[in-house]
Amino acid sequence: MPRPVTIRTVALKAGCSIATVSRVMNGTARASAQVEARVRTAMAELSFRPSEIGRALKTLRTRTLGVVIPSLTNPVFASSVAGIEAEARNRGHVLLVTATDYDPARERELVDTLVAQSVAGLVITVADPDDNPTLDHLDAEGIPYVLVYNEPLRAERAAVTVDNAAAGQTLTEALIALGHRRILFVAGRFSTSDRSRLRHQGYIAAMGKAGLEPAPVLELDYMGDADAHRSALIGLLGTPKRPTALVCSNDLLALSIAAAVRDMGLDVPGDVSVAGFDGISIGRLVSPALCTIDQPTRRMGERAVERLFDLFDGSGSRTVEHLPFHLRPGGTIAVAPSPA
Amino acid sequence: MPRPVTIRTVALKAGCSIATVSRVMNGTARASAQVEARVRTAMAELSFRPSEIGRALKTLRTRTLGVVIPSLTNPVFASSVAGIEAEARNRGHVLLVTATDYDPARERELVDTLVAQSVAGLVITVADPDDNPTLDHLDAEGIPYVLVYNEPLRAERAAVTVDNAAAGQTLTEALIALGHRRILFVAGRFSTSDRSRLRHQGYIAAMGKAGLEPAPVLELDYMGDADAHRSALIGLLGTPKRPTALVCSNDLLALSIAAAVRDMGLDVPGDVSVAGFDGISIGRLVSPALCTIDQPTRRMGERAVERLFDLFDGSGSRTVEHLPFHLRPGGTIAVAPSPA
DNA sequence: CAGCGCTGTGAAAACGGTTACACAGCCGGT
DNA sequence: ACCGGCTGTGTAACCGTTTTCACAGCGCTG
Repeated sequence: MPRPVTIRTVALKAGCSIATVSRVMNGTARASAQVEARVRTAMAELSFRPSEIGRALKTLRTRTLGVVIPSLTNPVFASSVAGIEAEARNRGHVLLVTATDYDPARERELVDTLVAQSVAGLVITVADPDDNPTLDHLDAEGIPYVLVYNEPLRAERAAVTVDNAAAGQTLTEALIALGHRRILFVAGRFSTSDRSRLRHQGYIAAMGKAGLEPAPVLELDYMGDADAHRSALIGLLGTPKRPTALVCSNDLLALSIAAAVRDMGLDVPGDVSVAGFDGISIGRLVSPALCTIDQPTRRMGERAVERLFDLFDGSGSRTVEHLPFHLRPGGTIAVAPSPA
Repeated sequence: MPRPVTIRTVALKAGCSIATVSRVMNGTARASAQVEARVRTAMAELSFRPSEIGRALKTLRTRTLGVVIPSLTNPVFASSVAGIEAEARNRGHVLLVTATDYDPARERELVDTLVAQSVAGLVITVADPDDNPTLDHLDAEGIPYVLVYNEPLRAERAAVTVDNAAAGQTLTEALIALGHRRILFVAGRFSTSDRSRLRHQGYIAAMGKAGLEPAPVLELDYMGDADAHRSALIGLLGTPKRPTALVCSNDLLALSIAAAVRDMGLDVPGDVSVAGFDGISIGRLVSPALCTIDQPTRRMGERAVERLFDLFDGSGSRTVEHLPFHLRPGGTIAVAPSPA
């Protein structure tokens, strides 16, 4: 176990003081060409990398970003984290990643943990971005953060998302255009997803505009296994007046619901159309391809980091930024079956 | 921007020295009941959380684990990171997550970055766990790490994986049992995946045991889009003597290949059976369900952290640990079509 | 009652960087 | 010739915590 090489080791080898080494490293001030050369040689020969901890202690700011998301196993979040990671790396920062497992109570705990690590800022997805004590706390402490996927309506908060209500409306209208009249909205728990609520509002708007009666939302735990989804659907799809289309509030849910529908002996999309929401890339690979609302998930992560750095240097604003979405067609939807 | 509350603030409020506060916090030594009560009150009222940086500077070890994986957007890695994160959190640690984007050259750079952050240890998935200068470097520096998914054959390294060769053999034998004779192995780039190579060896073994001729492996970039996969398959599946089954070296590739096969107008599994490898949970949701080798991906991440902590306290061993896998049946494979 | 050990506590030294400040040497303007 | 300022460099303080060491007070033993 070799004694770790510190800035003192380098200074000794270069025959100068540690201050000079520090200055050469960071370009804070110029050194004479001779000294600078000696320092660089010494650093290279010792393969010296300054400890981020020592650096952070003085400045009280690390080159670290904290990330809080509901789950890594949902590709929509994993994809945004991939974007966050890439952009953070571009800017010489690293990522502390944590997951709430969809438990809003854990948000505060994780944020506190990350703050104790002196992160420079945070990229977060929370259950409720408007009424959220954890975010209030960050505001009070002056710790910069950017929300991803969340779409705060009242609170002044930096966020990168899509217009979820408009997207929900677009998707529902596409189904109405295919002749569907009985369209059911299937949602993940509203309490853990403002997206879910907003997308549902878009559904309501589209139904109203077409003079159709919105059905009561089917709200279920989307991490539940397929069995739970099947039993939840059984009553609804067993009747002759069953819905001909299901709009699901996210892609993972949509895939599970489609599987449950097929398990009941019904055809997707022949008997029932199924649409998702999020635009996870696997939706393109399944057969038939999942019809969904495509969000630039990776780009949203990258953009969040860009905006976070704007907050660092004071040039940023605490506003909601909508990136464009688009309807991704897919074989899971089709014209409504004739009412035979 | 309130002045940050440090251990000195607490000591002042409690009317004692910072040493006493530290001792009460960590339970390093007992304080009198009276002083302890005052300290605890002060900490609570100031909602004090000790800075991990200050702590780390002294001990030269953070409560941080570094994670290096090829990509977050492949669910098989995201799932293991979820397990790593959960287990690390259980043990009061946080995760620095980085991705190589399948570029082996970036392994060294990322590891150096994480080491500069004074991580306590690393959980890594590399391209080649046997011939790997980056891992050699970690060994030389005495920095503990555990490999996930990798299966080093020669080098003495701590790893958590499955027996990839045996699994590849199991999967191939299942297809042979269904009457398939012309079975093609479709692999991600061997250069970036030892799993791919080992699974292929299992395929070779199964074919040999059954007296069948292994076909030349079709090696392709599995991050390539579906178009690339389609054109790669077109020559192979256009002939009358085409393979009746495709064994893919991972699930994402299998889903893409299955989509490409369908695009060519062939039926899966009627004309061509397709099997994957990894056991990503989405494989269960698609229709027909993806036949694959199921690995305990999340558990592998958790187990890696457990073993990493064993290395910390010296009770661990640098050996390869195989977790059980099993064949997950699925509708993407069926009996071989009659040679009509 | 001297001396020992134990207990609770504080002062201060680390840890590895950054940076304010001091200072020496030199140049140029008056 | 003197002074002000600039340049290159070193000294040392500082960041927040842990931990070593010292020490005072106290109860016990012989």
